[in-house]
Parts: sequence; structure tokens; C-alpha cells
Amino acid sequence: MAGDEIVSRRPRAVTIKHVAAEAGVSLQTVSRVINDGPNVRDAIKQRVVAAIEKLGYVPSLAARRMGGTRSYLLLALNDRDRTIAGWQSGDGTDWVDQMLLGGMLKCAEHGYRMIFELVDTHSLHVERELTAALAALHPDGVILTPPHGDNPLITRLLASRHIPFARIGSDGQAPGFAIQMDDAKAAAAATEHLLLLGHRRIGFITGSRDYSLSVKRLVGYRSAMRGAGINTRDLVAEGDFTFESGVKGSEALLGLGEPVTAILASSDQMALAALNVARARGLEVPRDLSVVSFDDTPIVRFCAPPLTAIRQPIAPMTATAAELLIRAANGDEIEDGPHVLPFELIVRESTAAPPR
Amino acid sequence: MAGDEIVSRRPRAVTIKHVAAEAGVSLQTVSRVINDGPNVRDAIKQRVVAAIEKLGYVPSLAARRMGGTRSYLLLALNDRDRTIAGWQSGDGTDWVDQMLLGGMLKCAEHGYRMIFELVDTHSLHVERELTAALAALHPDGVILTPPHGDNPLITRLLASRHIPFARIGSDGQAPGFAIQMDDAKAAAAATEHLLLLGHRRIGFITGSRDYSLSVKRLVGYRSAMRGAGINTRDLVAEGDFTFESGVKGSEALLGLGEPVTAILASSDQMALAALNVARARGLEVPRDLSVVSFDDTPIVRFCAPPLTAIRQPIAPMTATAAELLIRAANGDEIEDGPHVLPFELIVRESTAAPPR
DNA sequence: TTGAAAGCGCTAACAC
DNA sequence: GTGTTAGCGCTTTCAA
Repeated sequence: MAGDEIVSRRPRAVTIKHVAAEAGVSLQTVSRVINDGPNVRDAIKQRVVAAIEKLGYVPSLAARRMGGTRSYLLLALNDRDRTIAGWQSGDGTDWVDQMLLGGMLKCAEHGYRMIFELVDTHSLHVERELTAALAALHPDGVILTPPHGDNPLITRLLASRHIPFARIGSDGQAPGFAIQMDDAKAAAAATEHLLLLGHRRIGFITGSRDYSLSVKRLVGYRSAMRGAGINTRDLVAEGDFTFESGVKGSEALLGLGEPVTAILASSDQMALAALNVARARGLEVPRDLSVVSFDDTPIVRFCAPPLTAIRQPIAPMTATAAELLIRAANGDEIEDGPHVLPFELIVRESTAAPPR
Repeated sequence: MAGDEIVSRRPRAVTIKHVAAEAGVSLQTVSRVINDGPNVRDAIKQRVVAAIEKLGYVPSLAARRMGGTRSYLLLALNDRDRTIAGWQSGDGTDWVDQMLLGGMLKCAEHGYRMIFELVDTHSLHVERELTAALAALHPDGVILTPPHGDNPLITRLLASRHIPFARIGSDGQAPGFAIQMDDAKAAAAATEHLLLLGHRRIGFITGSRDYSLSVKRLVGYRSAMRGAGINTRDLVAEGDFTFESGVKGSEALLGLGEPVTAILASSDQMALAALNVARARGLEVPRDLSVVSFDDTPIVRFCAPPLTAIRQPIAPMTATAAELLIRAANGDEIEDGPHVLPFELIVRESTAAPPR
């Protein structure tokens, strides 16, 4: 170990200086090459690139953030309570996974990282929590998932600080990039699928009021029903996406004087609940009752019977969010939204013609 | 907007300077308070804390990393191919979610963040990929999930750079903190559960050879069978955790001259495959065939019938990993491992006495 | 027990 | 086109 006294405690990594020395140019020139800046002759660029290759140089995010105006970080915000509850109960929802799939991979393409955080949308401290995360990380953009995109405390704070943000599954009439699927059209499509099978008593279980998309889905369902000349007065049950609320809603709809023959549920958990309630009442799905889910999560594919469902493009929406934010950080002009991504109606074995 | 010319383009956040000025002390004193350092009188500490509160100051991670020796970042590494394939196919595995649950929340307790990355364990570029992530982020520690913890290219690189790392589900005889459940004992427990029900022809489908825990599970199964005086010569099928390999393995085991009456599968996907193969052969579970899964993921709870399964403590293991790494970054002495966390055998409806 | 000075690795602004 | 300088917000080191 002779000579090792010279080795500093903090092992020095390859920095821009080493590259500059290796290529025989100034720091600034290396910086320009890294950032694809103008005013570098091709020959020099080659030399720098070669030096970077040779030394295996990768710039430090922290240093870039300190020197410059960007952090190469995107912050993805999810609702704390709902997310943790879902993880702990193992509810089988893959929202977060799909977000990672879309967001992480898109970030990686551009040298960005996506950092996941949980904040309490209902807490009085939302602003404090968010401020703290912003101060610690200085993200170049923030991705808001429902219901955060509909929370004015959050959107106003972000807007006032001029931090670009994207709202997934949230309305177009506000600051921030709106990225959505057409929830109304999706609900209408699901309803029409049931109408086409011959159903007329089609019940709808809504999502939580915190989510603007809950309303849009209800609107889509109502318009499809109205188009078929059916009154929906007694056919709507209020839910909040949870299994329990799905149980309540299903029982209400199946306990009507003239019970429903089909249930369109605004979440996978509520659809599963409908399945359970039906079974408890001796109803067979889809023979006696058709069920449609609004989430196409793994469990609705593996449950018995596999459920007909609307597939939300969560990964593509998150990828789009990341891309818009990165482009915004690059100073690009972004086309006006809302950015609407296509849904899919996936027909499986939980829907059939009504009994009789 | 008069006076706004003074506002810089880059909106200045609250920094340590502001806090120092507000409290009437030097930067250094504020830094000491933030870092819980020694040599600060209580009265002064109070003043600083009050100033921090008042201004809503939160230190910038990037600046702390630049100035000091730590980044307050932990890097969690997952296998790229397997993870992405799982996300895209919606296989219902909640490994990543459970890691986030355990890791993120533990990090948050200590002002740390966990950053998720995917690297290709089989690629020739593992080292390049990992080096790049290390250079960009300078994490204070790395969490390795299977099979990365068993990849010497990765562990050696980390060890040589003196970056603390934790290996989840990997063996104790190597550098890095080993965090595991007792895979052998778990396999034995599952086997004994089946033996107790009266089974003797118990088939086992192994996991991928890349994973050291695959071997340990096989060992546990074998020892339990040996204890019951049963020869396992024809009872072991090789799988790789995937559904397809589960189909193959199940078919082999059910196609034996004297077919198995129970299958212990090393993953949820393979257990599901066993269920499918059984159904295709007109076998009813658990009447004609018992099935035990080695993952307790949401789908094995929602499938029909819900599967008896070993529950791996993924969230607690990840939390432990994060905690050990953070303590290591704090310079604490860490007790010798391996750190073994308890598993659970959860009996559901897929296991019963053998036919006849 | 406190403060002052230096420097981390990079980018921005400007000079050449 | 290219290089020089200053400074980002902290921690470290050393002096007081």
C-alpha cells in the first residue's frame, strides 16, 4: 500500500477537468459538448467525445444543478394515504408500476431521473410538504397524479414558482399541462357495450368526488344512457374507488325494486366488490349480472371471471408528462393541450346479454 | 411590476445564508444545527431552529452533496428485463411496490431519497451502466435486489469503490449487507404443510439459476422430504420463475407415471401456471391437486382458488436495507449479518388432503 | 463554542 | 469558436 497516503479519503471521481485535460481543451468546451451547445468545431468535439469515452466520464447531477439552472430531476407526486394503503393491503393496483414504466424510461432517454414522492392531498400541510420537496430537490418539473392535479393548493403553488408541471387525469382549464384520456367517452363506450348486449338497467358506481375524472365518467355514462332513452335516476350509486364503497354501491343497485342487470364500476376494487356481492346473492357473472371495470389492473385479468374493462393508458400518459416537462425545461414551445391519449375497451368474460 | 427588474430569472430560494442572517449567526452554526453537530449552545440552537421554521428553510440536496461527502441518496437497483417485462405484461407482481413501501418510507424518515434504476444483469455493460449511475448520483448506498446481489461484477465494483451496499435475498458469504428471509426454512415449511395434509408425491418447480435463493429453496424442500423418508428423484422440475416455465414444469410433474398430488412452485407466475395446467387436465384444485406459491402477490390472493403461499417480507427487507445503509453513511458500526427476516406461510384454499 | 476561508463540479456570462 | 471568471449552496478545515 505504499504511496496510498496520497489517496484522499473521498475518492475522486472523473470530473470535467480530467476530460478537459485529456482532450487539451478548456472546461467550457467540454461543457458545451456535453450540453450539445453551439460553437464547437467538429474536430474538437470529436476529441472531447473521445476523451469522455476513454475516461468513462458522466457528469454529476448535483454539480450540474449547482452550476446551472436545471436539476435533471422530475418529481412525481402521488397521494400518500391511498398509495400506502394500496401497497399495504396488496390491492393489486399497478398504477405506480405503470407510472414508473412510462416515466422512468422516458426520463432515462433524456438523462433525467424521476423521483417518486408521496404527499397528503387532504393535509393542511400539503404546501409545506411540497415546498420542502421542491427546496430539497429543485426538480425541473412535477408530475401530478389524481387527485393532486385537481388540488388548487398544489397547482397554485407550482404555478407561482414557475415550475412546469403536468396534471395526469385532470381537467384542461387550469395551468400546467393536462394529460388525460377521454373519460367521458370511455364511460360512454363501456355503457354502449352493455346497451348493445341488450342491457337497459345498467347501474353506475361513481369514483371519489376529489377526482374531476369521476364526474366526467358519470357524464359519459349518462349521455350514453340518455341516447338510448333510459332514465338513470335510480341507477347511480356514489362510491370512492374503494372495495367497501363498491360493496355498498352494488348492494344498493342490486337491491332496487327492479335490480340492475349490469354494473359499470369506476375502479377495479369496486368492480371486484360487485363480483363479490353478486356471488353472495347467488348471482352468476355474467349470466345474471354483467360487470365492467374502469381499471385494467392485473387482478381484474386474473379474477374469476376475468373482467371486461376500460384500459387507461397510464404508462403512456406518464411518458407524455415526462416528455413535455423535459421539453419545457429545454425551453421548447409546447403545443396547447389538453393532451388526450386513447383508452381501450377490453372485452373479457364478465359481460354478456342480460338474463331472460 | 415596478421594481421587478431586480428579480433574477432564477428565483432565489431560501438558503442557509438567509437563515444565518435571520438568526444572527454564521453559516457554519446553521450547518451545525442542521446536521445535529456538536458545539452549539442551546440558546443559539433555539434561535437557529426558529429561523429555519420561520423561513421554511430546507437544505438543497445538491448543495449538500457538493459541499460534503454525502448525497442523501440511496440507489435501488432492479433487473431491467424482468422488471420491464413484468410491468408491460401486467403480471401482477408487486415486488417494486413493496420495495417502494419499505425503502421510500424508511428513507423519508431520515431525509433520504431512494432512486430506482434498472440495470441489465446479463449485459456486458453492467459495469458501465452502474458506473454511470454512480457518477451521476453519487449515492450513499446501493440496494441490490435479486439477482444483482449475486452478480460479482456488480458487487465487486461497489466494494472496490467503497460504496456501502445491501444485498436483498442474497447469500451471506460476500461483501455488502446480506438481508434475507430463510428461504430454505420457508420451502421446508411449505413442504411440511403439504406432508401434514397427507401428500407424499410433492413436486417442486425451481426458480432461475441466476438466483442463489433458488438453490436454498430446493435444499429446504429436499430436506423436508428426506425427513419424511421420501425420495425426490423425479419430483423436481427446473423453472425460471416465468409462467411458461411453470407450464412446462407442471406438465412434467403431472405427466409422471405416478403423478404428483401437490406442486410447490418457486414463484407466483409458476403457481398460476400450475393452476392452469391442472384445469386443462380436468383436475380440480385443491381436490385433485394442491398448489403452493412462493410469492404472496395480489394475484395469488385474487385468483380462483386463492393460493396458499409463502409471504416474503419484501417491504421489511428493503426498509432494513435502507436503514443499514443510512446508518453506515452516518458512520455507525453495523452488527454482523446476515440479517434474516421472518417469512409467513399463509394457508388459503389451494391446499387440501390428497385425493383418495 | 463559534466564525472565516476554501473548495466541491459544474454552468452562465462575458472576454477574447 | 474558444477560454476565463465568478458563483451556485453547502460542508470541511482551520483559526479564533
